[in-house]
Amino acid sequence: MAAKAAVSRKDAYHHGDLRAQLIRATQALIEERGPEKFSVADACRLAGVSTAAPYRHFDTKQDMLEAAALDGIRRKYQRMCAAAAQHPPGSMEGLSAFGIAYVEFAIAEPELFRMIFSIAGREDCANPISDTGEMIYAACIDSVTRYMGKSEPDDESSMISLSLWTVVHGLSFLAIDGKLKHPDGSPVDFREVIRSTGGRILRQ
Amino acid sequence: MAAKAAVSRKDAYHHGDLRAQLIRATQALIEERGPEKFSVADACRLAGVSTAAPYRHFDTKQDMLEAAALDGIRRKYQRMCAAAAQHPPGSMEGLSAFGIAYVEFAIAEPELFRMIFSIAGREDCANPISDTGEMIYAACIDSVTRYMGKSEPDDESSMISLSLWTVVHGLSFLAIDGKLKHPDGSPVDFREVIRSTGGRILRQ
DNA sequence: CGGGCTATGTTAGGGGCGCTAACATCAAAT
DNA sequence: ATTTGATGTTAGCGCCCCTAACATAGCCCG
Repeated sequence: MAAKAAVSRKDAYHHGDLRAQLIRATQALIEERGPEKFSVADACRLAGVSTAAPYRHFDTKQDMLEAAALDGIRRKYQRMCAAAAQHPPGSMEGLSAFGIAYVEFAIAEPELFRMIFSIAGREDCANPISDTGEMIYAACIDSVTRYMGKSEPDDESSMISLSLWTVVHGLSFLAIDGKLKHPDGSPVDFREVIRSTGGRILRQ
Repeated sequence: MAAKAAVSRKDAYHHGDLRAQLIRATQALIEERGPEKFSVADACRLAGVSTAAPYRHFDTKQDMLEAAALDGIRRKYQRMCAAAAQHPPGSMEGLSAFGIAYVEFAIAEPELFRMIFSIAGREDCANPISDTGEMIYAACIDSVTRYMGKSEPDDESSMISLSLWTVVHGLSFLAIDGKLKHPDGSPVDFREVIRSTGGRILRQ
């Protein structure tokens, strides 16, 4: 019993932290079969609960998917920050690491990555997913501004941030769609593309 | 009766060209409510047929969605070629028009655009959607090669094509996700971004 | 220590949807 | 004219989303 108690917030109740467990189940099933094939009932079977249990934690199936997407983009943000933090702030290496972590997340969890943007793009008004996206973009602008030796973001640094963001975002989709190949079929190293294209954009 | 006969292949049977009509209904519904909310039954109601009718033309709901996506990417390809054809082959203007038509399609039919790449990326083996995608990419490589005054594509022209494709693809997603904004909130003109970024990449 | 209170789980069931089987109808071929 | 095959219909099975009604476990307060 001591082993179970070690898990911070688990076993708090009947079952444990079912909400978090259902989010993990949702992410696993989406990655395995795609979001179209996802069913709440499948997630319940994976978590070992009845098919009505999720409705104590989520209003609808769509709500469950959005919670999974929110958890995903937050994990992505954390990983990007952790990667950038291993380099000096405002350095070229830090910016590259930031972008590389972006594409790496897309490659690691492609279906979740796609769903994050489907939801964020479709939602009419502000939502937590878009908010986290804004935080990522703000961190990018901040790094670019520092790199350029400025104290405050201006039009130039934000346009450069947009260009970098475009490249990284486009690379992510090309990577998960299997289109990152040389004409002979050999794979393109996206890290190299980010470093070289990023460098060209920054010192334009 | 003469008026109905004017429609080329319609009214050929009981109902008309139900397959094409269902594809249009599918696209309309996807754009309206998102692919998650799409149901075959809704498409049937929109087309005015029973809920069993689609299964004479499509094996499954997924098959119907894929047919809608295939129709979409083919229309996209046609529009891109038509736009590029208004300029000299291998010209900067032609290449810009090609890319601009790409983003314009994404903006006009964002849900379909997203679905095209979800399907193309998820499918294990070759499929007609990926094939059409390859045709678009091949046309890009061809234009770049001509622009550079070469007779055959080589590593340089295909790497530049990949960069251009990355930018256009990334811009499309940023546009439909509502992220193409200046820091003050005013919209960014994606045509200008394509022309300037494209120019910088081409004459690097 | 004991009795509500609330949070979280269960079972049962309504309504909708994907898909199939069996039958109907129309156009074309013989 | 009859047959044939393509394309439509109705009826129905099974699964799924979600809700209602009930059960149980920890928490607060005497």
